[in-house]
Amino acid sequence: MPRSHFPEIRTLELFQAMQEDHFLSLMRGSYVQNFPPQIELINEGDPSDFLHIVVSGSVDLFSTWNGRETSMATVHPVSTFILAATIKDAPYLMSARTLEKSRIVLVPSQDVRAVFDIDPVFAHAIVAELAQCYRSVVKTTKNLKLRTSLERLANYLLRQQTHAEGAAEFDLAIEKRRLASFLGMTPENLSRAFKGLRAYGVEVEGIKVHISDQQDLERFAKPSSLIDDYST
Amino acid sequence: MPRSHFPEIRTLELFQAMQEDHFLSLMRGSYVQNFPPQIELINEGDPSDFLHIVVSGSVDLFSTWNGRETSMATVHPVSTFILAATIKDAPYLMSARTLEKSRIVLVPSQDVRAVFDIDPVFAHAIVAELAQCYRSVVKTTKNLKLRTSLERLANYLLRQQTHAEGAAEFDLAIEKRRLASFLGMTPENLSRAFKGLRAYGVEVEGIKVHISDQQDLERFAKPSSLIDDYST
DNA sequence: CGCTATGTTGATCCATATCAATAAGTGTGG
DNA sequence: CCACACTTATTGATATGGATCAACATAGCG
Repeated sequence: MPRSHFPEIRTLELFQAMQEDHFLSLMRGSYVQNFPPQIELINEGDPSDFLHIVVSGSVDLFSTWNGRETSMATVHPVSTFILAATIKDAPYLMSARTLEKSRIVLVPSQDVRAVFDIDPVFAHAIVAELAQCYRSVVKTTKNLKLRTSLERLANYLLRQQTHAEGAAEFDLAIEKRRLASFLGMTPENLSRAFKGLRAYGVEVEGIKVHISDQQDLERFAKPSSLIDDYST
Repeated sequence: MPRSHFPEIRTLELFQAMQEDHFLSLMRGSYVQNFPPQIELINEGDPSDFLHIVVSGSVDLFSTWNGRETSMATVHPVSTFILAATIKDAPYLMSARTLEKSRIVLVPSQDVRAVFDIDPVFAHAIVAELAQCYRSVVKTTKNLKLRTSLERLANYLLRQQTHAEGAAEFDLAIEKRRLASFLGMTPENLSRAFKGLRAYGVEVEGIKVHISDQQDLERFAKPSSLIDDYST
């Protein structure tokens, strides 16, 4: 793998503090690959041969059952995904596909496990990452079980707004079709939900979202750090 | 804490392989407490001062938002809970209450973190446990998003049956009220769902469940190792 | 520029929640 | 040990959130 990618990968919390020679030995067995959009990188159920790192582009994690499909998360650069399967040496629970032209680093799972066994600092980082991932999914579950789809959308928009440094107008980061799936609803229902939020000052035009009265939307959405905070 | 509890706690995968002196130093700061039923042990949002271990009885993990409440999981002996919050030193995401008279071991979170920092074997076990927890919640999310409530109930029953070594008749492990909440439905809807499963040979009488034709139920439920397996 | 995928809107259907009433347990104190 | 109170479970009637089906509009894209 070209050394040019090392610095940005090194900035990931997962790899930041570990010993240089261990990092290099991880990189030695890895390789970068460029994928066009809509390529399936992973099929759920497959053995977890590689830890994946998105260096550019974006990746959709999704799951299927009995002919149905749902979007579980979107991975943006620079982040890893399917760490848990790699560590447990267990089958992937989610499938992954590129959403756009993407560059992915593949680190052999056995190398990750090997370094994990000998580098306490790396092990420490893995624990932090896994705990983080765990808490994220718990929040997702709470979101699904405790809120209606309208409430989920409202809170999603507030989160996106925070992401956009609180701007009154911002662009949706993902296409509506997948946003609907991510929020656990149909595209038709999402369309109607957007309209339903007009009562709270939300205007949507294509991918442009305008929130005229954040306070008002918050009164409805009732965001909670125990559901909507992705950092803690 | 009385040494009499050490052996059973030691049998937990989390503590099994760690150094004896580290284990003892964890136990030194810990204490056991007996709680009556329906006592709130943890309130979500509180700082995570202790890692909890259920030694006897059982504990319900639940969450609330905007006046609504949902059961997230039931913890049976001997298991730990809220490990992720302990490790991250972050607020609890779930509340916990005893379901019956229960004996709980409380291990100060800072001790857990301290030993975790110096004992690579313990760190290893924590990673395994967290990865496991993460995968469990991912499965829960898939279950919620990809299945109807009737399908979730059918698969839940098949899982319970497996737990009962495949017996055609077994008892429900938790009360229906909380089962409904756990499965993401109302008690009324659960009652009707049980009836709906009669078409697939399921008979329920009080807490007794009888599955006359497992094959038939499986044809409907379509269990998947990527959703219903709690071991991998 | 036209094709194809995505998004919107309306009509309808279905799953699930809610409300209300009753029945069946369960536990407590006399 | 029973009677009472209280919680849990069931059943029916109804409301509603959300899905589905269908038609059309729109926007990317080759």
